[in-house]
Amino acid sequence: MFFKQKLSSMIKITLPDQSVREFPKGTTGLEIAQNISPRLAKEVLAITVNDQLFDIQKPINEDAAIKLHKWEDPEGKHAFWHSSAHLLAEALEALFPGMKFGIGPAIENGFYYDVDPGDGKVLTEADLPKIEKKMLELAREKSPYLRREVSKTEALAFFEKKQDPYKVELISELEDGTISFYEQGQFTDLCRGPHLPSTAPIKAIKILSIAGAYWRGDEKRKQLTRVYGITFPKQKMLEEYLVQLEEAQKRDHRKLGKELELFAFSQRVGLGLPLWLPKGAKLRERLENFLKRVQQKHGYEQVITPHIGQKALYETSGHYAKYGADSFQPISTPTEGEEFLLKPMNCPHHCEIYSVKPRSYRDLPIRLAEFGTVYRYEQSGELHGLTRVRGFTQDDAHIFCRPDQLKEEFKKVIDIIFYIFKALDFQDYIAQISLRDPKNNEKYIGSDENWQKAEAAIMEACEEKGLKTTVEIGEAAFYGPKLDFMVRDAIGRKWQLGTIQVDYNLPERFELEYTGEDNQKHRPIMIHRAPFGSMERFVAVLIEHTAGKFPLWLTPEQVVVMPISEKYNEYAKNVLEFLNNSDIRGILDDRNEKIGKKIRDNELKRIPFLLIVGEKEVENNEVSVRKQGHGDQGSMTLSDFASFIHTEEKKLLEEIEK
RNA sequence: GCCGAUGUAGCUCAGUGGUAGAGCGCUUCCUUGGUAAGGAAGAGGUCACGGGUUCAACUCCCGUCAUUGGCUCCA
Repeated sequence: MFFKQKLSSMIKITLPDQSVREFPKGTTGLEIAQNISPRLAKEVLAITVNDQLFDIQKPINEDAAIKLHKWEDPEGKHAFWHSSAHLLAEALEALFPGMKFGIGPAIENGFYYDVDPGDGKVLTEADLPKIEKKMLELAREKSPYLRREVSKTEALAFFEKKQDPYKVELISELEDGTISFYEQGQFTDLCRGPHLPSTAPIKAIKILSIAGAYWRGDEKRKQLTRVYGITFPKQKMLEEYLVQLEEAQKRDHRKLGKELELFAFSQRVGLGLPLWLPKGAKLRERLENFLKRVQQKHGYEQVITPHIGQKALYETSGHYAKYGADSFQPISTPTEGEEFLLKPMNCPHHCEIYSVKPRSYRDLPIRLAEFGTVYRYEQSGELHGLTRVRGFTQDDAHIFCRPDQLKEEFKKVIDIIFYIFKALDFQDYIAQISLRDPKNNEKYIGSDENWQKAEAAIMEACEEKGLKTTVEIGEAAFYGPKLDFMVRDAIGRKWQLGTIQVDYNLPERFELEYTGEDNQKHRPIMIHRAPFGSMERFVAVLIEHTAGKFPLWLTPEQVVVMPISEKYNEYAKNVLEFLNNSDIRGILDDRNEKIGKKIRDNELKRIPFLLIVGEKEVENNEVSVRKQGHGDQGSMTLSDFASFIHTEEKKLLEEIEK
């Protein structure tokens, strides 16, 4: 009898390695950790019980599969930072009584809290050190985070008394019986958890920045103050993080673009209208040629269309109705009533190219490519270096195909993007499928049937390509779903580069047709695609990804030619001219230019080869070659050197193609 | 567009209610002869722009513009 009772008070805990241990009913994650090792107990921050994340102090009452999370796990960091957000709120409440609190989650790197300092009051950057200090002070009190289940009525009463409209709004949307409070020190917050057992592990704190943020992300609602911060269990980790941040900022394309003299902006020309400097233009030209070659291989044909089009063109496409009010406004002409728009996209022009003549099913697919410069009136606050501008060049192409060709064509585009990303060493990208939000139908044009077909085509193609994707609902373009390739910049911001979009709608609006095998008229399907996205954004991200290590064939300059004395200037100039003719870009250090220091300190440091010329070389018609970081490569003739470089480039490309 | 910050020499930045400074770069000269250099001198600024306060504003206040961290947006 006694034995039986004892059994029922024990539970079976399955660990990630599938081993099973028995513990008394009501055991907590912390106790399990202690049982495994004291060291683990010290480091454990959160626990997953049967796929649900909890505090490590939550009693477990049934058999369960668990995983203990330390700092190294995202779940551990999450609990750590979420707890830190509460600590931030506690500090803010202590420093600024009457402050109201919105939402304060953990994010990818740290956490934030949206707060309302009250009418007429503002938080400024000058307050940040104070907040940090207070948080540290509070953390050292090692207050426990205490969880408490509360009824909806009780929860509402608590925050109504506190006169916090934000929390009241949040609670009113929650279901009774699912509401919990967490309390640490003097601060109580509405929260689902999980949290750390106490503030003790929070040892290093940095409040990074403050910014405005609309309540619940709605532009029409009140703007709160968002305080961003990050915390670590060790001071050293914080220091390392800050150094890493600093390093990242050095790679910022806006900084490098200036230093490398790639692009510039002019107030007189206008906001968000980049000026490509000679070196930048060269780099861009190389990328364009590279892509053109790839596209030619894949059966694309180049076209060229004008920068403006009649307003009616965009009324046909639907773009005017959707974006007209927020775009560069129509250009009028001396003719009454005549209006043109700067083209915000190339698709309508390409549709018109499709319609210049009758098309047969045998002609399809037709792939029209254009480096088309488009103009979009982005909100002024949105402009950002080269990544978000008002005038940019898309590496655009539109594929018009039959339904039976759609999937194949879509997959071929994925291949091109894979190839390009590989060639340029973009390994960390996210492939995101953007679908429409079925609850928000008025945002989109076209029939349900077409949307379903288009969405299915994208998902199938990705699956068949074995592409790992994330799916975002409501992120589709207004005329069709899309697959985007997102890459992070130096500071960790995500940018959309490559994009592929399936479109049943524009062909309908432009009444595009082809004659089928059955001698009947059919409607082609359109694929919009841009592997780079835009030259501007792509170059920006490329600069940041390859800072200091440009692939040879993308370097603005590849060699420095350096005569050992003025006597050899003439020869050095000839060397340079020869190299320029063989598509190797170089510069001359004719000693008076004193570029030595420049080479050491800044942009020229990235030049891979130094060619030294003197008596011996002139005599033998050679150059003495030094490779950055690899010392002397010996002397060789000019043509040998040229082919040496070209071989290196080719090797690089071949490696990539494999 | 909204909230916050910033705007001083080509670049990076210091500075004070009494009409401006550093380092790098630039120009000139010197030195240097197998090398990713050294020295000297010099030139560069309506202190973003427009108002106001003041005997006096780069400095304080207001506005505008631009840049910037976020939010919203992104065909």
